[in-house]
Amino acid sequence: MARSADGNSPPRAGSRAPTVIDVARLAGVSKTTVSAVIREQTHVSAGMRERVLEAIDKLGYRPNLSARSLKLQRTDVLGVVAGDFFDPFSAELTAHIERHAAARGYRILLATTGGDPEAEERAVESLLEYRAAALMFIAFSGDWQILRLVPAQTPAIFIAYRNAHGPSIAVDDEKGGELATSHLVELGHRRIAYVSTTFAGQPELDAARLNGYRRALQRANIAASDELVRRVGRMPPQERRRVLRELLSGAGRPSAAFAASDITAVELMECAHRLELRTPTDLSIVGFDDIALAGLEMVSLTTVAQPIEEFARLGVGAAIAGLDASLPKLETRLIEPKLVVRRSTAPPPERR
Amino acid sequence: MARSADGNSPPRAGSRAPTVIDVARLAGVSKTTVSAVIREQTHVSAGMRERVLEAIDKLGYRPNLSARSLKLQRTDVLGVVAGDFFDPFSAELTAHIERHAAARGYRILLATTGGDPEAEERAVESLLEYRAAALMFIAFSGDWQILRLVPAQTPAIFIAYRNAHGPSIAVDDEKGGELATSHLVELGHRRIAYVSTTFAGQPELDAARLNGYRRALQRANIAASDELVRRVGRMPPQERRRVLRELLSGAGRPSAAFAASDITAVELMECAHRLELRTPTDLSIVGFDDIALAGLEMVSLTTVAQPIEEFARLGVGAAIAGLDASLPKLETRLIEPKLVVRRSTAPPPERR
DNA sequence: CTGAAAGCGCTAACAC
DNA sequence: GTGTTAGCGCTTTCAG
Repeated sequence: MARSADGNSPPRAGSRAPTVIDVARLAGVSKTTVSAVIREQTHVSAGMRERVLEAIDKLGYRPNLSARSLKLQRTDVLGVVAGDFFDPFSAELTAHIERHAAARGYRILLATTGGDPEAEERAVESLLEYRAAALMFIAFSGDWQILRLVPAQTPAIFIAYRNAHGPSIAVDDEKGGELATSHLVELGHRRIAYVSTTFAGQPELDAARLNGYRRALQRANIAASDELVRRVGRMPPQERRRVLRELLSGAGRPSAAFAASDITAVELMECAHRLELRTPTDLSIVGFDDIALAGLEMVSLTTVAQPIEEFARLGVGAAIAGLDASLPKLETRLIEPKLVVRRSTAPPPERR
Repeated sequence: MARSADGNSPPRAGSRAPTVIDVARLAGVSKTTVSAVIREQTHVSAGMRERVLEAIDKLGYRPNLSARSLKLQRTDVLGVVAGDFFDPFSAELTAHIERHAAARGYRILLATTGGDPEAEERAVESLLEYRAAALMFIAFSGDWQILRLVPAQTPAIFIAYRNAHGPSIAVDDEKGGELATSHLVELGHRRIAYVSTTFAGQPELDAARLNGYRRALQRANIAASDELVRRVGRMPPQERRRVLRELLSGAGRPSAAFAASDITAVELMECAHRLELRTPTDLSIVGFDDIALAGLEMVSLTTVAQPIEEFARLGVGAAIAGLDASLPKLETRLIEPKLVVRRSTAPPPERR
């Protein structure tokens, strides 16, 4: 549908955008024919098609998608609900989603919530007013009531957040938590902290990774009390730093920590740095996500990788597949997490 | 327009979404009245309003924005054209734009280009088919032909990219380049490299920062040849690393470098790291943007700050103001850049 | 292979 | 203060 920029005279201000009727008149055909040409139907003779395309080019005609949506009773818009883009994980994921959606003929309507349930409700409402074909949650407040707003025929997919209320594309979070913690155990750590992720209103996600953490500890015969477990979700940064500082201070401080997101792991590193604890000499750290930041030489964070690109591809695929009522109902896809070992983890001091 | 989730029975699958007519029938009024209530018009009696709201709640009615747009001949959608979100600068900017847009009643339709001019044309075309009220470019390929696609009445704002072809919200890039380079000069550096930004198809932006760089060198009586200037835009990562490695190797290598974006500065740091050059001992580095990453203790990058949040606020404001034809034509807003000194810069070895 | 006409859901004159 | 009606631009039967 791309046209050469040469043919069309620059649209004059004030003049309304041309419609199928204008094109039809100029080409000397009916609007039906124009419509057929636009939608690349076959039953139009080559000559007609040529004349129509010429008229389209001349007028700089562009189909009005509002009109099309109204008539068709569906849109080619995918609604993405994100928290914010300060966590590169969401940002990268969204960019990939947009790319895959565009490749399949869909557009992205974006709504951010900042993690606030009220903003989230407004976001969903807004997306639904636009009759988004499907919703993709890449962040979620944990307030399931919001899903009641979504019509049954509108697929709502959760990315990177497995839960009991809707289909999701995610890694096995429990296994991921176990992978991370076992790695630390195998290095010889006994005092291992768990710091939960930024958006902590997501009980299932938290629970899964925490379970993995506990299971790994139990298997190593380490008492899995909650003494070294911290939650820093939805706190102002200052408060968050206070909690982390407290965790890393004092005699009983951990020799290693597992953070439920890379961005939190980095925050922890920062905090350790300020307390003059070196990574990994004084504190080993494992993250979750494997964002680009984690791979930097300066950071070199051991982490549990989530395949962002694959999440996007599968997510968009599931959203679009969900549109087809004849297809079987969407199912949760569970992907194997992978541990990526870098330089933020090492044996504890007493083992060296 | 938010309704309690309680009142409405969960919409059944297959049942079409309720319309103003359904609401009108249930409330025993005409659709005009319903429409008036939705749009919070004043000339409706309290009793009517109450009945209508009740019916809306009961049916789970939600206005169809496609229909409204078609009728009104305008949308409340802002089109954002981004490159990708691997540079957190774009990601953070987009998130802020969405927030400001939402606060002013606008939604964000997102299109990413990956820096590819053809994808950019498709992106713009797609946004225009949706009749986006305005376009905001937060990345641009440099192919001005694309602007000819945009109807005169559709504002197109460039963020962080001042240019001669359209209104923009940006810092004074030349001054920024000068600030960065002068800082290095004042520390005693004589061999200072300039590495241009990722999206190098933007001649004006590049030129401005480069000019600032040259001016600072000239003022210090340092020959400003292009021997230490490199462009790494639109290259595969591998190629980019090769160029950077070459720049930092050999006898004539610089003692300091100014990179046109933080993300490039970090790449440079990585490269230096691998060559066993320490920052800032062996190589001082200044970036541009002041993304969150730059502020990390582990990175601590001296940089020229661009006020991302302000860009978003002003950009959305300008886009919306541009919709009002009675207002004066949009003008470029130029903001003062600020140097943020951190630990990636120090005097060169010979000065210590 | 092409054209005429109905109608998607909404808003805004205009009548009452 | 409320109702009637036309029409935004498009797609899609259904005739020809």
